[in-house]
Amino acid sequence: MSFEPLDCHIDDGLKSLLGKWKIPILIQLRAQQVLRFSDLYRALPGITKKMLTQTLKELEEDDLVNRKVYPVVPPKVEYQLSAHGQELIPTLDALHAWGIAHSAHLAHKQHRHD
Amino acid sequence: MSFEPLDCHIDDGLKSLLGKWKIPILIQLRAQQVLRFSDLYRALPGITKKMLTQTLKELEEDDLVNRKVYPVVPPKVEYQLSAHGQELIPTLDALHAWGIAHSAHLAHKQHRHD
DNA sequence: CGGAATCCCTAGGGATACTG
DNA sequence: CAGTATCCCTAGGGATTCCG
Repeated sequence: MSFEPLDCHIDDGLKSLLGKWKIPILIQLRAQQVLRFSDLYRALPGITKKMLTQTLKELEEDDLVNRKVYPVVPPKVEYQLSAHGQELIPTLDALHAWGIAHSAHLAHKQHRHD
Repeated sequence: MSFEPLDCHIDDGLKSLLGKWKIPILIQLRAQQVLRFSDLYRALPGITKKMLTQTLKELEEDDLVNRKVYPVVPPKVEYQLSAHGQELIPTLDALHAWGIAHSAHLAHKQHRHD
């Protein structure tokens, strides 16, 4: 692994993770394998359908997520990590574990300053 | 490691990484150990001094980065990952490696569609 | 159920100039 | 060198309504 000071490829790739809901959605899909639109909608308190639709579309365009439509009525659409998206799993796990630990760390700091 | 559908702690901690420049700055600090303000300024093409100042301040408040001021003239200020910030290193490495691979993946896809 | 279409708003961030 | 201080703007999102 190389670390040059001006390694701008980082930012290029990382753009696919930018946005308020990208990582939370990916973490849900990593945890649950396959989720329907409404599953994700419920799993992400605060998201709107518009943002969910839009973010899923972007993730699909970046080849991180696969979308599967069942031609039934009422509609049924499933989302899951694509093959390429699964390469993100170690990263998502690291993010997930650190997020929890860091959240606790901040809470502890906060507590000390009450 | 637990994965509950509504694990909102993720988002809490992850907030500290939100923003256009947080992760790029952290990756620079992970790679170089210690950097001065102007080092970071040069290492991050496109950032403004305002954003650099502001983002470093937020990272410091989240206890991810330490700031060391030398009382000399001209001013000298050094930044490095804090002890707690170093817990992010595995995550940053994962992000860094994936960012490069993903960037290549997208470029390849793009190429095929020319 | 899984969206699409509108309208709307503000805060995140850019550009520039100045300072101890 | 390492920031402040201002002004400014738009695009990323929020809320709501409608649709097959």
